[in-house]
Amino acid sequence: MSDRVRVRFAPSPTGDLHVGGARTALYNWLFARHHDGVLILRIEDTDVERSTAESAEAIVESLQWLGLDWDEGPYRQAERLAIYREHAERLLEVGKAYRCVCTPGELEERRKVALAAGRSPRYDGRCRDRRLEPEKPWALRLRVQDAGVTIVNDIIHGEVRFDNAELDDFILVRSDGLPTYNFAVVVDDALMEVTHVIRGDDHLSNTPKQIQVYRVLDFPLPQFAHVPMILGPDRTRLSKRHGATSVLAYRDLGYLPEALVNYLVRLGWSHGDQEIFSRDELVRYFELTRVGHTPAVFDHAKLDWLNAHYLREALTDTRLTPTGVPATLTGFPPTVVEAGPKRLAALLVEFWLKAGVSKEEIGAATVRWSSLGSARAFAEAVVQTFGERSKTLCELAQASRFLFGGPIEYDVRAREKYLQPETQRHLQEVCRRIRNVSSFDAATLEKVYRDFVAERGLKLGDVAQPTRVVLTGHSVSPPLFQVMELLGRDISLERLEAVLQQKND
RNA sequence: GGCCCCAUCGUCUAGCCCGGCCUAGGACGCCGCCCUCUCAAGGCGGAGACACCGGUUCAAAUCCGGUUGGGGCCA
Repeated sequence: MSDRVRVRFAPSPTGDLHVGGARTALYNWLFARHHDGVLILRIEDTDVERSTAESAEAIVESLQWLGLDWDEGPYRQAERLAIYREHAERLLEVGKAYRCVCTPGELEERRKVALAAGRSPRYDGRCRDRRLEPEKPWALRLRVQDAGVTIVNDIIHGEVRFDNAELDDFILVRSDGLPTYNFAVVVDDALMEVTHVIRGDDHLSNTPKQIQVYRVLDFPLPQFAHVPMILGPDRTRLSKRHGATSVLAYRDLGYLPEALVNYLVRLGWSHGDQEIFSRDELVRYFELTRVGHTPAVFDHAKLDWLNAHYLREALTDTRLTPTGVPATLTGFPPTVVEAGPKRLAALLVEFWLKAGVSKEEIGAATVRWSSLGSARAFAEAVVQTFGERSKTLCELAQASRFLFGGPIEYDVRAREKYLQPETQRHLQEVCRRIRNVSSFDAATLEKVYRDFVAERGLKLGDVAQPTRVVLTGHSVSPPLFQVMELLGRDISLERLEAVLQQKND
């Protein structure tokens, strides 16, 4: 057996992959790649009640979107039941485990009684030495070593000691024949020759039990690394109550995978003062000993900052030609087949559609902008002027909605503030001048405006702001002349004239 | 209830293992100024933390004990 690093990510398919699980997957992936090891994906679906195929698919989709590829699997525990049975029988034969015929109801009852009497609610071991034959439904229990201590040597937490007296004879196989988590996980990790078990520290308390299973099965112990949990703002375990938690939800909100990855990796891990990491750097720098022991609160504001950063970076990304470059060469997740503004443009079209902009509207806006343009090219132009001021693609799609025809919503306060009678005459004149400019592009328009304000001794803002409000509905937008170019001559004039018309009435 | 984990600015963290270089550093967010057609971005500046108590030591954010608080597992 080689000493190559082998790690696994073993999610339960009981819901979408949430950010905590994603971070665990990421740490496993980084550890594997850093050590040139193997990452195994294993779906822990023995809980038939709660596991669904859709969840398993969503997990795979999430990992792919994040760009976390695996080398083996996905294995499914539901397909490995014969293997667990085989090892269970082995333990039964040698007397390391025994049949227990206590029913869940009885156990629950005794647990309550024990609790009421102030005793700890452990299994009392009444079937331990009965050598029962399998005539009644039975569960398989481990005959635990109850003297001494079990030491978990954790890479992140150091030595953690558990008194074996605290352990009871826990169940390995339920009466329905399904293995429990603590049994299946050990059999799988051992058989798959996992060298490092990297998982959430909610599993730390289960580890001494699992170590007993390793011992009794005569399997070598892996190394353990229990990473602290991710909490919500109220410092309880992050859950749906705290808003979006699933990876796919962040994708649909317009976050880039590299932003989420960068955010997640820094939640608990650090490399000096560095905040922004490329994928290569992550693989190069990552080490488990640099993972902290403190649970971390998920902070949307910082994720937003990172996303805005990566959005801006994508705008100026000239590392590659846009299409057909193998993702492995780009440092992007494999799902990213285009780089730079073209990539964002393709995404933006999807977000427009989702925001309720029709294909026809996009087509019409494209034609107004340039008779030769394609929707993609138009979207790319929009990305260029809106991208650097958006936190997410969703926000970008929303902020650029006024580019499409039809009535726009006017911010009442902006209108009041900037559309006063004296500005009206300015707008009228500006309107006249831009109607016949030879080319309706940003540079030409800016010159028209600057000449005009120079003549009248005005400041550019005196006329730019009113124009902005008329064209966009708000006092805030990307640079006005770029906006006008995107809007095109017809719509620009249409909106200006409509407002001037109203004021005259 | 028992056991386990954790504890530095609001948040993520550096520093802690190997005490002095810490007047506790960086980042997000927040506030102010500059730049500027608005907004962003960028630049500059600001407010902001070693949970508490005790011990060890010439010296403790750093080592030890306890308390409190939070999280997790048993369920």
